[in-house]
Formats: sequence, structure tokens, C-alpha cells
Amino acid sequence: MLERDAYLPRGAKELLSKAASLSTPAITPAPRVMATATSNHYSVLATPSSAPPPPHSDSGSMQQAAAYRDAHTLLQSDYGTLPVGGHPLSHAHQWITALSHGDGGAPWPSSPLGEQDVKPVLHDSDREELQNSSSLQQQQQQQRHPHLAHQQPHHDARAWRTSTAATHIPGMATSEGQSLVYSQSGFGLMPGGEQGAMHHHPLRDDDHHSHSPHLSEHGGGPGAHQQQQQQPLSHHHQQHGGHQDHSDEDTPTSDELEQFAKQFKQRRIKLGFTQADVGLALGTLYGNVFSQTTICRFEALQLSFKNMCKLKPLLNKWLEEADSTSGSPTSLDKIAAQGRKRKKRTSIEVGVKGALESHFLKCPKPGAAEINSLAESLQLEKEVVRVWFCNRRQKEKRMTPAGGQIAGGEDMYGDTPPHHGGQTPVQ
DNA sequence: ATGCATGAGTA
DNA sequence: ACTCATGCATA
Repeated sequence: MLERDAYLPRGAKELLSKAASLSTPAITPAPRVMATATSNHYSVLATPSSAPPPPHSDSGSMQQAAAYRDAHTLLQSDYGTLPVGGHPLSHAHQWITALSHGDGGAPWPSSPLGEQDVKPVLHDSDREELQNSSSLQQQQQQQRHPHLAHQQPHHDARAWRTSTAATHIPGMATSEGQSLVYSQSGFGLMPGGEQGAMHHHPLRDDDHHSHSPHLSEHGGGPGAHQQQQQQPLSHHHQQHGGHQDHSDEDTPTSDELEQFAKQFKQRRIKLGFTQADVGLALGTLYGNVFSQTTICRFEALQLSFKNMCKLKPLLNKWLEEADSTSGSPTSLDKIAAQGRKRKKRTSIEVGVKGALESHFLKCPKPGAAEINSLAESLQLEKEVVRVWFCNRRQKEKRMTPAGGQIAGGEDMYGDTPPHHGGQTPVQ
């Protein structure tokens, strides 16, 4: 019940807390300005937002860092304040409402920041390209799941730490923001190369579907991570047959990644940067902005193997940059932000969580019906329950070094039905 | 540091 | 409807 309230824009309860993570050490090279928390967000009706005008609006790209922070802060607490054409978004589940209903061009014109996108290096043309950095992922993992047993040295999320399989990631050694075209396909099949003979043929269905991308630009509005897409690069799934040794240096092995993460964190701290700073810098330097969360997870190795591999080069480059420019202020730019509506985070009570946990143990992949009943009994939104399970599964896969479960691997739960399109076996 | 959330791409 | 990458909002 409480949860439900959260959805409503009534702004019943919103504590604007923010800032916790934004506060950063004072060691940063760039002048940072902390924005003062404005005020409301959800309480659209409660208090008319007072969008303060941006201090700067030109494309000066210098103190964007500060600007960004400001912007960020404002935006965050400003969700419900968008004066967007007053669409009556008051339906319970319309959190994400508005985003792209062309109401005038800019989805979130209300941005008090004024910084639309002043990125020196980013332009529409770029957006498409640079985005590709975050594109390699899922397919691979998914496949390993069902039947990867012998196909590849599954370096999947949970097992990747244990398996020191030497995986190569072709491509992506570039040092340019725009050339970061990671080839994920190579990733998936490369194992055969070195492994020798475990794979039947060069390409199984694995690679051909691998490719893409997805970018999620969802809530990350402010981050401005626009869509990422990778280039059509012809799936160069180079076979393993004499696979060229990537002359570069990216062939992250689990150990390497671990080492790197460790090192990275240390350096970062020594240089006086926060995780958030790094994320921002990556955006301005290479076009892909990442949040503090992602950097944090990288350092904590809480990302999937593939994801780690993808980020490593970027972070590595940033390290070099930061290192060389340690004395001089680098350009900490920003990125424009767009506000987006995001549902307020639902807090699930412990008791309810326990119930969910129990069900999870019994059935990690509940069918729609089951989710429904669960939702009812727990008085949660069905969507919330669904998402909870999704996140729960992800977490399991993530294999945080903490629990130390690192399963050996195979499939944890039954996955999608082998054939015959009809999910929801459980009913 | 982490929980809940979004969304692209895919099955 | 799911997975996976990613992140806002929070603890």
C-alpha cells in the first residue's frame, strides 16, 4: 500500500535527500560547485517548482563539471516539476509518462539548466557512434546459460571470476572515443580459438545474433547517455582458427580485470577523483557517460565479465589522462541532461522482502500469474514484483564476491523454454 | 554501496 | 516477458 502511494505524483512523500553521493572530496582538480538542493520534485501540486535559471547557458565548456552537478541535482529533485505542457499525468502508473511525446521538441524543456548539450565532442553524428561502447552483452551470457557447458569457457557473470579462461576481446583497443566499436561477437566465440577444440564450428548460433546494443538511456536522463548503438560492423566473428593475437592489450582475463579494478580504484583515489567524477569524465572524453554507480560496480567487480571488459579500456584511458594531466585541470565537461520521469523508488519492507525471497527460492522465474498473486498477497504492484525478480536474478548472476557462491556454473534455474513458444510454464 | 527502475534488443 | 547494462535515489 505504501508503495502504491509512491507512484502517485501526489508527492505524498518525497524527501529530497539527494546529495549524499554528490558530495565529493575536496581534492578535485576542478572547481566544483555544489548546488543547493532546490526543493520539490514530485510535489508538483504541492509546490510549484521554481526552476531557477541557469547561471550559464552558453557553451562554455569549462566549468561544466560544476554545472553538471548543479544540473544534476536540480534535475533529480525536479522530476515532477516539469512544466511540461501540463499533461495530466496523474495516473498511477504513468511514471515515465511523458518522455517523448513530442510536446514541442524538447522532452524536458523545463530544464532549468539550460545546458542542452554542449559537448564539444558530441554531436548527433557522434552520438550514434560513440554510444556503441555499451553494446556488448547479453547474448553471450544468455547463451552460456542454457547450454554453454561445453561451448565456451563460460566466463559468465558468476563464474567469470573463477574461470581464468583466456578470453580475448578483439577490437576495442582503440583509444578514441569514437572508435570504440567493441566487437562483441568476437567475444562470444573466441574461446574456441585458444581452447582449441571444443567448439564444433566457427559459428554456431551464438555469434550471429550477437551484436547489439542497447543502450539504455532511460532514467539516466541527466547523464545524457543517449542511445548507444554500435556500428554495423560486419560481424567479424573471426574464428578461432588462427585468430590473430590482438596486438593490443586487451584480453582481459578475470585476473586482469580484478587487478585493474583494484589499481584503478587506488589511482583514482590518489588523484582525488570520485567515482562520479570518473563517470563524468568518461562522458566528456569519450562520449559515454557513466554514473557513479557503474564506476563503483566496476571497482567492486560487480559487473558481468563482458561489461567489465567493455569498461576497462575506457577507464584505462581515463587513468592515463588523469595521470598526465594530474597537474592541470582537465576538461571536465558535462553533458546535457534531460529530465525524465522516474518512478520513485519503492521501498519494500523487510517482511515483504522475506516473502519474495522465499518465493524466489522456490521459483526464481515466476510466471505472470504467479507474479500477480504474489503481488496481491504482498500488496505490491505487479510490476514491482516482476522487477524485483529480475533484479534478484541479476544479482545472483552477478556473483558478488561477497557471498562467495560463485557457482560453478551451469544454469542456475531453468531458463526459457527450449522450444515451443509459450512461456509461463508456471501457472 | 546498493536497491529498485528503465529500456533496448531479443526470444 | 526476459536479460542485461546502467543509473537515480537511498541507505
